[in-house]
Amino acid sequence: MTPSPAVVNPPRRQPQAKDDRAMNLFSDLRDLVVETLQAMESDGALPKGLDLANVTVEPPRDPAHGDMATNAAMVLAKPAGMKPREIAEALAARLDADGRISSAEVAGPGFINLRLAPALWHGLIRGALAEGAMFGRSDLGQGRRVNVEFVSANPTGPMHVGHTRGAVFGDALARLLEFSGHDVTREYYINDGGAQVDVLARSVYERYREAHGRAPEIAEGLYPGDYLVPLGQALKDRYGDALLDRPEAEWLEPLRDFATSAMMDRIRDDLAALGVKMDVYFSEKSLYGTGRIEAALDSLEKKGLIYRGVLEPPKGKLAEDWEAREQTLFRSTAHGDDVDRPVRKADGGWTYFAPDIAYHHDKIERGYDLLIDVLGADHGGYVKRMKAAVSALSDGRVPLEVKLVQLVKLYKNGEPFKMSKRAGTFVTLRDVVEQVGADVTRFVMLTRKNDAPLDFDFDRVLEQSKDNPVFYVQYAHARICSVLRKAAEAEIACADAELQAADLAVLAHEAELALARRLAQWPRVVEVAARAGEPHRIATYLSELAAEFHGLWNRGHDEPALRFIQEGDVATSQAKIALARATGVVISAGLGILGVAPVEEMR
RNA sequence: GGCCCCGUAGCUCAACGGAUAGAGCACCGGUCUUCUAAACCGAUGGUUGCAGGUUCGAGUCCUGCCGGGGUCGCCA
Repeated sequence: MTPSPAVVNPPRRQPQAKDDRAMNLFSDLRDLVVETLQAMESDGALPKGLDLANVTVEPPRDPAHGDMATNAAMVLAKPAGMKPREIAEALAARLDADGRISSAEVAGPGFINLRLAPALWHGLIRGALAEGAMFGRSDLGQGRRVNVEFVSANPTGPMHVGHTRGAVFGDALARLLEFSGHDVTREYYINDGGAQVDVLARSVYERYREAHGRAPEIAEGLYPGDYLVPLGQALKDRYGDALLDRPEAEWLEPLRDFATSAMMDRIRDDLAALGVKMDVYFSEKSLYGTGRIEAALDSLEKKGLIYRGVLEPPKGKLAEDWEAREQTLFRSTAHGDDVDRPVRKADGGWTYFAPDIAYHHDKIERGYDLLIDVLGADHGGYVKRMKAAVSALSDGRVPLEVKLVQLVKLYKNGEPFKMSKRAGTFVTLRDVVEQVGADVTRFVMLTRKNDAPLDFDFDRVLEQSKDNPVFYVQYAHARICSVLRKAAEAEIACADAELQAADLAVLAHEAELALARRLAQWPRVVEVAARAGEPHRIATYLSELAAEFHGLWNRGHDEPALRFIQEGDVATSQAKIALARATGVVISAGLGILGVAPVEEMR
């Protein structure tokens, strides 16, 4: 997904003065490289006025290539009219002279591989302990206001597993953006204005009749689910037999309101069980009869984007019942859509698109800098027209980013698990949370990219083995907590303040530095994930971090010097515990972005 | 047919335009009188669907094709 410009490019200049709170070795080193390049410009080693925007400092994939690598020489070779190695040699020599760099070597086509002085790693660990839960936070978003609309399930039934993934993804995305300095509103659009809520009301009416001992007539097209039975009973309690055998006109509206409200209560409860709390529930119905739809369309009309016309029939598709009709159309093609879209049906009523235009109009007027819609993948065909509408309504000022969330494929014991409303094997959000818990549900649903399908095996996600990423990460955290408990028993002072004061120079072993290197990536991982709008990167990173930690832990078997607690050596123990504790801080922060609570022990 | 998403090891999947494409599973071989072995270490495994293009550099960006899924006025 193309990163949204509003997220990527701050409207103001890049701040030169860094936030001291943001302990980010990669941006620190990039600053060093950029300053060095600027110095080279001013003393003639490089031509002046080079664009340094594409200069990056990144972790190399191969640890043999050092701690960090910069592409500066290759990026600048062409504009500077010099050979990459020529620039690289000169830059490497200057970087090598800096106290923070222990070595700078030119490699490959012109990479400069940097090794950092151990003191930087030690500073990083101290910084992580000092910042605690703040470690990795940034002001990337510079307080820009972002509206994340997600779930928005129709209030006609309970939420199922597909909604669950959207809910978890949207909430984690919101947390990720908050962690990165955005001001986020979580919002749910209640589709309570369309024909489907009339169907809901009629379905509930049958359950009401059933509650009076009549046989319910669940006609084709009505919602057959048992979940409506209690609503029928509740209606009987409220209305007695006053609505029995009455014409629909008398009961449709009150039943619609009653049923919608009851369903929304249920949905709110389900979301709460998952740990999702919305800031705003926006009612579609509130757009009707208030002139808001008309106002939004007027706004488009003033821009010359509304007209009466006849659409071409869809090409290549069987369209037996298609007949040409004049409709009121939105000229969405003027804003990148493939065809213009109807906003009024042939019978004069609004299409579903019209209130959606009004809804997004409302969001724009509320002053957001960025709108994000999280939708099911089956709504993919809807993206272009909505982007066109937002672009037209805001005159291109407010970007709309749409995140499509793919299907969840359920498995039980490795066998595909088919859902069927009829067979009663319909899996609801509530079912999932009750069987595996909110934390496991959330983590597993965030291990895959949003636009890739996800396998969810009820048995595997509860397995206590390294095959299960939730367990694996949690186990690392539990081990760290265990170290701290053992240290306390051994009367080693290990409050964060005491650990920060420890002399970390003893942390010099490759396995320890490898873990520190991984910790140093944390702020960078958060930034990359936030820019891409991809919370799964956090989950992937946590698995890698946990693997690094488990690896170090187990090396303690063969090399007692690598154990975190060193018998009879408080100072060394404190240094090693500081490393473990810093790892715990990051795991905890990462799980926090995913909305998962870290565990302190496994039982 | 148009549009959107996906295609990477036998399987499930990672990879911010960077170097020799990485993990886990499966298969093979090691490590518990030990701070939690619910873990770790090692070996095997690749024409990143195909063909072009852009770039110093492409799994990643562009074009075309092949395969899978979704979607296509008067449902939401």
